[in-house]
Amino acid sequence: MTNGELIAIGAKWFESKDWNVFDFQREAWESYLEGNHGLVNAPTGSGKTYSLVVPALLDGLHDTNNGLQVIWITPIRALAKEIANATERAIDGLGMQWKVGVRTGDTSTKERNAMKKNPPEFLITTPESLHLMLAQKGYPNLFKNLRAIVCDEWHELIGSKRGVQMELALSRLKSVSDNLRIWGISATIGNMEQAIEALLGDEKSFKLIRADIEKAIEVESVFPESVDELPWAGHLGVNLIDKVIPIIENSNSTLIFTNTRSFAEIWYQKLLERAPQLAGIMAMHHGSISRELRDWVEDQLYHGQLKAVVCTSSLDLGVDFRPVETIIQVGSPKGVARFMQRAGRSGHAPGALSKIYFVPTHSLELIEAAALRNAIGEGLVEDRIPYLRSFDVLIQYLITLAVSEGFRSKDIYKEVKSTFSYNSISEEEWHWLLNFITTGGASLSAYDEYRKVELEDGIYKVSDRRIAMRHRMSIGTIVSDASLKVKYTSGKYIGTVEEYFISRLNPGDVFWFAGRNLELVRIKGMDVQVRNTKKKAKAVPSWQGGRMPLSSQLSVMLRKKLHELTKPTVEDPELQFIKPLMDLQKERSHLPTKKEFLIEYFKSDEGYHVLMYPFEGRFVHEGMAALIALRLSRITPISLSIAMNDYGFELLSDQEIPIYEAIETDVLTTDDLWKDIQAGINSVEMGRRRFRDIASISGLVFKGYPGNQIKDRHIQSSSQLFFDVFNDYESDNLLLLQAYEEVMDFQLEEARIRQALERINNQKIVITEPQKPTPFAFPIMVDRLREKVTSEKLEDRVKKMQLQF
DNA sequence: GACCTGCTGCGGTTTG
Repeated sequence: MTNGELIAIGAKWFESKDWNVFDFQREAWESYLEGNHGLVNAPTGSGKTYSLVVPALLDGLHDTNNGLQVIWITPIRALAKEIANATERAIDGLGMQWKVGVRTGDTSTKERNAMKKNPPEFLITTPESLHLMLAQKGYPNLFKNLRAIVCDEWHELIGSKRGVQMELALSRLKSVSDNLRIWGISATIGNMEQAIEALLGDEKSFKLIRADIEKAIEVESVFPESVDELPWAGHLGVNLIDKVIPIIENSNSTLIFTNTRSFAEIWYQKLLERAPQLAGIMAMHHGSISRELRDWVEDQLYHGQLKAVVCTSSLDLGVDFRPVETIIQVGSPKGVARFMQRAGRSGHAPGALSKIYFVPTHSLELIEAAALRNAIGEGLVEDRIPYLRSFDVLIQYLITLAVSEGFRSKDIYKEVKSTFSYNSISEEEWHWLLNFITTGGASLSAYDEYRKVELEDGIYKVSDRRIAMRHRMSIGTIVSDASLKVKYTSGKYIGTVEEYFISRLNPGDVFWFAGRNLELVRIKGMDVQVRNTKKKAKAVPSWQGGRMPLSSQLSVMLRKKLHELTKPTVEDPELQFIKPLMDLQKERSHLPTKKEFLIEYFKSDEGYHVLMYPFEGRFVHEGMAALIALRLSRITPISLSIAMNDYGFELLSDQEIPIYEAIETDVLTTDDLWKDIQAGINSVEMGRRRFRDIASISGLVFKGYPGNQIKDRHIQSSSQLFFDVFNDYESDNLLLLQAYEEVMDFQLEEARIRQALERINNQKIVITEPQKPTPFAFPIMVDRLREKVTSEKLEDRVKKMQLQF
């Protein structure tokens, strides 16, 4: 049968299912059937899944009983079943005999065993489950006839350690099966080429297939009657609730995205108060609500039973199967891709218009809305930077291989070195790793517990069953925080809260969670027992979570919009709306053009304030503020407290700050940047915090058995112990060095600090002395979080640094 | 005069 005929069959199937066959789909089939590796880049909702399901099936049309043929990787467990159903329909349509299997965490032992004996031809699984399969004896036999592996939603994995884990699994599978094709499916990211490199490692020949489908997105901001009604600071945004209700009313289904779980709770509550008619047809969805409740919400949404769902990014994904009519984003999404992803949940058909309403929570956020629209128009999307040299993930992987078949150093070294992530690994580092897994390394060699792997006849393997079992139980790179389970006294599980929240409450107190008033009955072990009550809640839980700074792409656009605001006329309705406020900024201080950098210096009851506005996101500002504080302290001993937000930062002191002198002496120079940042921040503490995940992923600390988790405080303290031991006695420990590197790369974004300083050094510095706090300054002063740095300590650090260099 | 920030994802039930 010729290629053309095969494609005709696929096309026929597509047509019968009312699918248009796009050029990119046809291109993907052809390229796949020619035997290439590749990556399909297409927007969600364009049928990108089918662009690879179909050729994978066509390829095996006349192949019977060769065992496992295709592995389909999905990052989301819940999507596996959806894909399985779609694939089964396709198999029926083609009249094939293939079996489809799903192997995730909720596959029963019985099903797993059945699959092991009699594997399906088409297996859908997650990166973690794939590694669990690599941890099983006999895996080479299972995978030996594998023809293709497809990584769906590759853009979701690439910027995380899960992506690294995927790279490692691929490096193994490439050797185990002779004719493996590797394909990825990805939404658009800024660094598409790098995404392919990370997927394929040293494989140099591949196809990148881009869908030529334009996604039209319309951004409409929700305005109050006048600019005065918008607060200068704050993040909740409920004062616009009366403008939001009609939008919900006028649509059949609406998703309301908030940036935090507690805001989702608050918005849900306030919406019910203001629009009681929504009771019963509105729901809430976020990551601390039990899976069962969330499944119910998703199901109701799917069947058109819900008019509105208030949610966090927990509803970002799973897009292909749950379309809705209207999207509302409350507060800045902080990144272009995230905003587009959410917008794409409406108008969910190729070519259809996606519309997203933006609800500002404070006035300056309107500039971000204009920036987002502009970025979308210009096709500006964030990069997802692959993790490099994550030794914690590699250690886990080596033990995985040692648990199942065992491995030979030479073979696996070669494979690992062929990946994008570990391309630069040296033989010396490799031997350090082997030594670490066999002896525990220099610091831990006295403890049997860390001699996990043995070397026997040139093969590294784990023989202790207990070590093997513990290892299998901790495969994966997602380290979750310990939390308490909220349950009704009947035992029904509702979701999780954090210990510090519940510790503030007493039995009888009422809190609002999962959209209900719950009375605290008692705390029993790790369970919080509650009952429903009509009493009004006095507290809403908040959860500690990742902080998402303004992305660099959005920063660029934001600065562009600020520059536009210095011109007499502006186009975006948001900018027009906010113009009076910007006039006030100009009146009290200055409105910088793109050639200027604004510094404000003034005295208040609190002391002397210096404010700078790089508009680069809070992480960059954190590092910059620490850097400048250190350099100021070299001019004069001074106590400074630091505050920042995504727009700028503040240095506050009870004595005068020599800012003019500092500028003259180049306080913003990039010379000695790395040294000064290191000296200015508490890098040991930051590294120690970062080490918690590394200790867990590398298997240094055991998180406990399911349902019997070790307390978070215990994990925290033992990982700190490891960190301190390594820091004091084993400074060349690769896991320790990794912690410091992660701080610089991800916490402080050193590269961005450097770029920002270079930009500022080409700008004209404008220092104003406003009489009153300005619209720019106010939100930073409100958000102030003081990190007292005493001059003595700084002096010590400077001394220490001088000794070091 | 203006103020309730902090997401998501997976996996695993032994031994005494």
